Amino acid sequence: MASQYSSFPGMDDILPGEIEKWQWLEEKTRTAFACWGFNEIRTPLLEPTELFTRSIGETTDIVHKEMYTFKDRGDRNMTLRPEMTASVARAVIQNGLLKTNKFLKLFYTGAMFRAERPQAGRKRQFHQIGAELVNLTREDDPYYADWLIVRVLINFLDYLKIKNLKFRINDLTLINGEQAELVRSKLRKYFESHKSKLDPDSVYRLDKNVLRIFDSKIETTRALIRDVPWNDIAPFSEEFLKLNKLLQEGFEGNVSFEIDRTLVRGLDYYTGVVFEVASSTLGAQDALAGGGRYDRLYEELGSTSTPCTGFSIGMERLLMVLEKNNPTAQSQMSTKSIYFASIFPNDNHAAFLKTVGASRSLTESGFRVIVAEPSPKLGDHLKRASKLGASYTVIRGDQELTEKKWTVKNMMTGDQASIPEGGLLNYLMQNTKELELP
RNA sequence: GUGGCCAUAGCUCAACUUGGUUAGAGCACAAGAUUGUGGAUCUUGGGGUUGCGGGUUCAAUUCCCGUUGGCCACCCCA
Repeated sequence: MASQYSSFPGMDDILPGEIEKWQWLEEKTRTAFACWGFNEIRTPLLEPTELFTRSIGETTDIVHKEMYTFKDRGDRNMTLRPEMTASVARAVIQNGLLKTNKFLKLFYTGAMFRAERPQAGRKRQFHQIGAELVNLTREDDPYYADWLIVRVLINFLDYLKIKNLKFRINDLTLINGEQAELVRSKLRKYFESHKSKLDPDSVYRLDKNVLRIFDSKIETTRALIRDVPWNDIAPFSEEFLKLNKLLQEGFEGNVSFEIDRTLVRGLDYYTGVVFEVASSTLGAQDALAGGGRYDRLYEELGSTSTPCTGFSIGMERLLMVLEKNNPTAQSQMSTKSIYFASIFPNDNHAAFLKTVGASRSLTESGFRVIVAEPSPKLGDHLKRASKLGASYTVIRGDQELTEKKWTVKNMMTGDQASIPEGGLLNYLMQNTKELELP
């Protein structure tokens, strides 16, 4: 507390005790995306500022008031990435990945930066899990990629056993596509004709960006939004309705489905189907994941036309939901937690190294291992082992050293066994089997 | 960027309303009762410039102002 330096607002340390949850989530992420055939990609935290102004959109809030932008000593304009999609596109173009692959399935996890006022579920340095489908198209099914990306997202959240999710979907093809200007002017005209019922913020948005009116939380404005004559302004296509039917049928009970015409995402590059997943267990910042189709981004960045879709998930928010929703999910870890107690004299370094060697082979087999510093007091070791929630304690002292054995103590029952060197892994595998959840 | 609430030990909080000797408790930490057998109990101990700066006062953790930070909401988004 009396520390001279502290981290910047909204940029938190992740400490031991908390980090295990992150590692657990990252592991699950790798497994889940591998199953769908996605490959991981990592890109730099810093990118040319213009990459984001061009892709996300000059007038969006993210670009004009939330980016960390500065010049380096070579006078280059650099920005800490506020999101990942533009970086992935840049990397794909720069490395010519589409020249050797017809399409790409990519996923990532990493830190993003936005200079917003911190709040529940909102940090300045935050972390996302995301996926992008690049150039994946099917002639017979123009919405195939949209279907797939949503399936991957819902499947992933289901894999983590997250409950009570609200899925919303919309189609921006007309709103952001070729006829964007026409649609927007129709919308403007509609709201203009009811100007007296609009709140002041929305009157301002009328000229600046009509679509942002949909964000309003004022009831009179919301009533107007509900009555927008969508069939005249931007009717849905047959294919989009078919996609919805297909998606809805695949959802299980814990995800609700809703078509939401007011779902207008804040990044300019979206051109088609967009979607969002919200959780009621979060606070005001309830969006857990969001994404959609962006078919013009690659052209915007100087490459050839490349249809894409993707999503990103807020890791902090995901962990918050997991905590409330599924507190037992991460507890599997402790059932395979092994404490190593070395009770030979402090100066027996060779014996200690042997302990570390044994702990490595256990770690490689998926055990969570705690190696304590050597101390002759077994009582202290056992006290710590039980405090740290170890299911087994492996004891090694002068007796074991001369007999070339490990003493293994079951912390639940108190039973002890003497295991020959080399038989430790097998013994623990056998005995922790039943503890594992299916 | 705007607004509301808050700031005391590593953590959770007392004491502040009505200013008054060395700012307390629980948890956690350390040592011992117990030199190779844990979770309990008991004893003891370490730990604080009361976020920071200024003002009022004989006297400020307490009252006032500023500042920094935190939480929550707006805004926006994951």
